[in-house]
Order: sequence, then structure tokens, then C-alpha cells
Amino acid sequence: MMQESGTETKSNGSAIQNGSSGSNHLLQCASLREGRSNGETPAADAGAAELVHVQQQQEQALQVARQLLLQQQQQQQVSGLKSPKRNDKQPALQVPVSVAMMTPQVITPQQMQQILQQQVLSPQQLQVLLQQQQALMLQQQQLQEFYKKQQEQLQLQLLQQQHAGKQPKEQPQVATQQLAFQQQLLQMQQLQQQHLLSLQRQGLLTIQPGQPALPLQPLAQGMIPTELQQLWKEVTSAHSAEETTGSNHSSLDLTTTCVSSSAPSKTSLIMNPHASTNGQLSVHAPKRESLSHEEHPHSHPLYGHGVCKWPGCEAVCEDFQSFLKHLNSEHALDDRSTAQCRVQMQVVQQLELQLAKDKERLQAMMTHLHVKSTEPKAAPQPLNLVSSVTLSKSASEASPQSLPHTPTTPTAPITPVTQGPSVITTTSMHTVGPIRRRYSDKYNVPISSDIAQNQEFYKNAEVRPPFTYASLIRQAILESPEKQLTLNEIYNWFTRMFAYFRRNAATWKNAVRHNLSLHKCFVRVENVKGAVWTVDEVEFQKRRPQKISGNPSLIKNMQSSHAYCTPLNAALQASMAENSIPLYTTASMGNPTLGNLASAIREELNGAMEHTNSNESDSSPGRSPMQAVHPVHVKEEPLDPEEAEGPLSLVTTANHSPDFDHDRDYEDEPVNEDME
DNA sequence: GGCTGACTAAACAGCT
DNA sequence: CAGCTGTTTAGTCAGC
Repeated sequence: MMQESGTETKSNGSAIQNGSSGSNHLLQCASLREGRSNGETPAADAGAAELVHVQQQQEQALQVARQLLLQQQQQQQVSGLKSPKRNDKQPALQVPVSVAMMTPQVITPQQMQQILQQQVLSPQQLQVLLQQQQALMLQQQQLQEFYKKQQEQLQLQLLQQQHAGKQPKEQPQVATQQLAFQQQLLQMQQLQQQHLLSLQRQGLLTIQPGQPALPLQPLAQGMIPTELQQLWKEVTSAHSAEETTGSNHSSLDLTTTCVSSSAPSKTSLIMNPHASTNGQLSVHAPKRESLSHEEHPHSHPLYGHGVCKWPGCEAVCEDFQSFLKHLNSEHALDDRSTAQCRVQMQVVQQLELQLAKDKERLQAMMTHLHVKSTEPKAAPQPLNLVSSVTLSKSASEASPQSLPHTPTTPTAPITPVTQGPSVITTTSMHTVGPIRRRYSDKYNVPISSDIAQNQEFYKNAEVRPPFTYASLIRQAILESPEKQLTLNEIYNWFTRMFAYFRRNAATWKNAVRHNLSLHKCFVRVENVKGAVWTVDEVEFQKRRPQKISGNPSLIKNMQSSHAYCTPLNAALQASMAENSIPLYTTASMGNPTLGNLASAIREELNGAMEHTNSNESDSSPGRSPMQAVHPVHVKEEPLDPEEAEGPLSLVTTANHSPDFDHDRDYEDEPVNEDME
């Protein structure tokens, strides 16, 4: 306790005493800690910093666009006919909020999955990437063009309004369209950035940190190396640009215009003759996407197969117009939407973090094996791989503002709803703030199932497992061959199974000891080699037995929360499936330890799940920790559909940990490798 | 508002 | 004496 943890504990304590109390305790503590340990930014490596930089560039670009729009509107309203009524509620003023919500996030789960799963690009993948990249460039060109038209359109409409007298309905419509346009802009930016990142991750694209962000200058931002251009030409030479069918961008219908301009983001790209300002290729879209969109000239990232793809929505929209109406009506700028954006943001952020960590691991592995980065796998990461270890600190320091709003990125593993008893859902990835409650088996969350499903995630992502210490300790003991562990072995299990527990050792070890002593279910047994801890299942099951069993309201809540969250998950899953991205599941992990875990699941199910009867008997995601979307303060209560926050909601300190030095802490906690 | 569970922090004692 | 282990207490938060 006096080792690294000793100082930790003391400094933490002082931080708490000095600054915080109440519900903000942990947050403040976290910030204090972070401020204090600023010198040793843990997870961030050069790659992450780079990523952040790219994101910042995108953000800046977006900011400029946003400001332009706002200025335009303000100018129009100041110089034009005064319509104070309309100004009273200026929807456009809300735009920045939603924009701010969404901007920092640029990588979709699909993209990150792809990156995670594919370190090396096949030629086909390279082609696809190139195509996508090129398409995105064009899309942004189009967007640029459309942006101008949008402004003209706005002016036109305002003039019409001025001449026709005050027509209260029109202004909101314009504003709505403006908002829609900004959303489209966002999506475009995100898409482009996804592909940029993808290319960058694959080493195909190098973005220098100092590269200026040029607002709405996609070709500058997405400038690709000459060889990439060459590759691209080779790739695209096979396709004649016969789809250059022109565009309808001159339409006065803003909605239509918006649609047609945004549509290319994923569809066969219609080359806008006005957009090719740089003379950059008249190319079309990637093949793989053109298929489904040919029949849907109006395609939208949030629309597909007649269904709204907004996370958690899945509303059926007969046509694109109805979808747009639906989008503007149901997914307007409100708390729910912004919160959902946050969910998506954190999904992305966690994936980014995970990617960064995996890269770091890869680098460490390569270093260990004396493999130079000239290998195919290493080559794509000239910057990140080679420098990630040594430069991680400086890189993170170089961009201290990176991801400022969610430094902790508490997230959850991605487990497909459709694949068995996944426990953790993507919707649970957004919790920010002090969360005290954890899942225990008594809450119908089979911990072993969750761990099994998301083992790799927990191992790599510094995410606090959503289970109580007691549950985790029990799991550790039950996983052991003899169903008993020494304290140190329990420690080792924690550190081995959860990246989160590779730091803050003093805190959680103290908690472990505390729990071992506190709970009757943990029995200390004197052994030859000292004391070992075992689990008294009877005692364990006794814990709060009234929680679930025979409580219809709870059961109902669980069901409703299930119903609430499932669409969200499904939507996210669907979006992932859309790109045929392999999911981060046990199926793709193939971890040999899963067998043990699976058996533990069965054991556990036979025990704890008896209390719940049929509710969780199937593999439905209902067991998944649910999280409601709350814009400001989200709480973790899986059983409450209103504020279900998901199991992975983390205490903010999780990733703010003080003195976090991942490697050091981990070394301090040697893993007992003979555990299994 | 009280009860309870969970978490965190801390103090303390015993042992190695 | 340092460090680990184990126990206990206290404060806080959140759900019921």
C-alpha cells in the first residue's frame, strides 16, 4: 500500500479534500488528478494525437462554415426586413450546439472496426479506400458548391419573404433547412474524415500536424500523396465516368438541394459540374455503395432500406422525403438527439482509444520481436508505430486540448445485439460522470457472460467493468481451477482481465480487500501457502435477493428498457453490418479462455438467474445494460428505461486516473500467467 | 427522508 | 522498517 499506491492515495485524498464534495466529487477529483499528472498522459500516443489533430482541423473547418452560415443569416436579418418575431426564436442559433455535439467525432464504429481488424490492406481494400477518399473529395466539392447555393437560396427566400410580407412559417422552414444542411455538412465532414483517418491509419496518407486546416477545402485537407493519386488513377481508370449526369443543385427547393448534395456521401457520386473547381476528377462513387443507392437517388447516411438509421429510431419512411420530414421532426435539435450524438461520439472515441492502444501494443510486440517497421504491417504506420512509444508523451502534450470534453471516454465494448447474449451495448458508451452503481449478478447481468463477450475489450480498453467488486472477485475465484485464490492472485486476475485495473492500484486493491472482508460470501481459508479466498455461493446469492425476484415492476422496467435500447443497438449494429465490418465479438476473438467463461456463465445462470425467471432466459439483449440518453448527467441504472445508462458507464476518474502510468502500473502488478 | 448497497478513502494491526 | 494482508470505520452517492 505504500508503493506507488501510497502516494497516489494521499494525493488523491488531498485533492478531494481540497476541492470537491458532493456529486462532483469524482469529476473534480478527476480533473485535479489530470491536471496534476499532466506530464504523463497515458493512453494517447502519437497516433491518437495525430487523429486529434485531424479532428481539430475538421472542427475548424466546420466552425468556419458554421460561422459563415450564421453570419449570413444575421446579415440577412439585420439588413433585410426586420422581423423580430422570427428572430425571437432563431433556430439557427441552435445549430452550433448540435454541431458542437457532433463535430469532434469523425470515426464511425464501422470504420474503426475496419481499422482494428485490418492492419493490412488488400489491393481490393486499397481500391475501396481510394475510391472512397476520392468520392469524399468530390462530395466536399459538391458540398462547397451547395453551400454557396444554400446561401443564395437563403437570400432568395428571405427576399421573397420580405416582399411577400411576414410569413411566419417560412423562416422556421429556412432555419430548419439550414439545420438540415449543417447536418449534412457534418456528415460529409465526418465521412471524409473517416476515410482520411482510414487512409492515414493504413499509412497511405500522412497528415502533418502543422498542416493548416482549410475550411471547406477538402482537396487541401484530403490532399493525398502523389503516389496515391497515381494509384487512384489506376483504380479509377477501369471505371469510366459515365455517371456524370449532372446535378440538380440549381433547384430552388432547398430540401431537394440538400438531399442531392448530401446524397453522394455514400452513393454514386454525381459530379457537379460547378463543383469541380479544382479540376479534380470527374469520378463516381465506390462500386460497393452504388448498388443499393442506384434505386435510391436520395440517399442519406441516416437513411437506408426505407428505415431511418438514426440510432434507436428505425422508423419506417416510405420515401426519402418522408424520411427528411421524419428526420427534421423526430431528430431535431433537442436533448435526446444531442445525447444520442454524444453516445456516438463516445463510441467513436473509445474505438479510437482502443485503436491507439492496440497500435501501441503492436509496436511493443514488434519491438520485442525486433521486427522493423518495414514489415507490411508496420509500414502503414510510419508515424504512429515507430514513434508511438517514445513520442506518446510529447504527442499528447502537443495537443492537450485533444478530446477535451471527454477525456475519459468511458465506453463499452461493442457486442452485437443479434449475436447471442451480449451484455454490453453500444448505447452504453456514453456515460460521463460519477457513477456508483455497478452491475452485479443479482441484477441479471451474468458477469462472466459479459466478461466472456467482451473480454478483449476489457483487456485492452481502460474501461471500468460495470460490475461490483464483489462480483468481480467472485468471478476471479470461480474462474480459478480450485475455486480459490490468494489475494495476490485476485489482484492479478483483475489486472489481467481488465486494463482498467492496471492503474489506480491502491484504490481498487483497497476496494478488493475491503470487499473481501466486508462480504460474508468471501471466505478466507488458511492454506499451505497462506490464506486463500473462496466464495460462498449461498451467501453470495443471498445478497439482495429481493432485488429482482418477484418484483414485477423491476421486471417490467427491464423489459421496457430493453425495448428502449434495442433499437439503438440495432441501428448501430445495422450500420456496422452495412459495411460488412466484422464485429468485435467473441466470435471473432476466438479466445481460448472463453470456454471457461462460458461454463461459468452457465453456472451463474443456474444460480443467480433463477431469480429472474424468464426475463433473461433467452439471449436477448435485454440483459444488456441499458442506458438512456441524457444530455447532461447520465446515471447508470440499467433497470430504468428513463435513465438507463448502461453498465459501462464509468466513474469519471476511470480514465482520469492520477499518476497514471499504464506501463509502470502494469509492471508493478505482475500478472500471474499460470492462472489458467 | 430513511434504508441499503456500493464505492472510496483511510486508519490500524498483524505478519513477513 | 517497508510492504503486504486483513479489518474496520467513515463519508458519499444512488436506488428503492
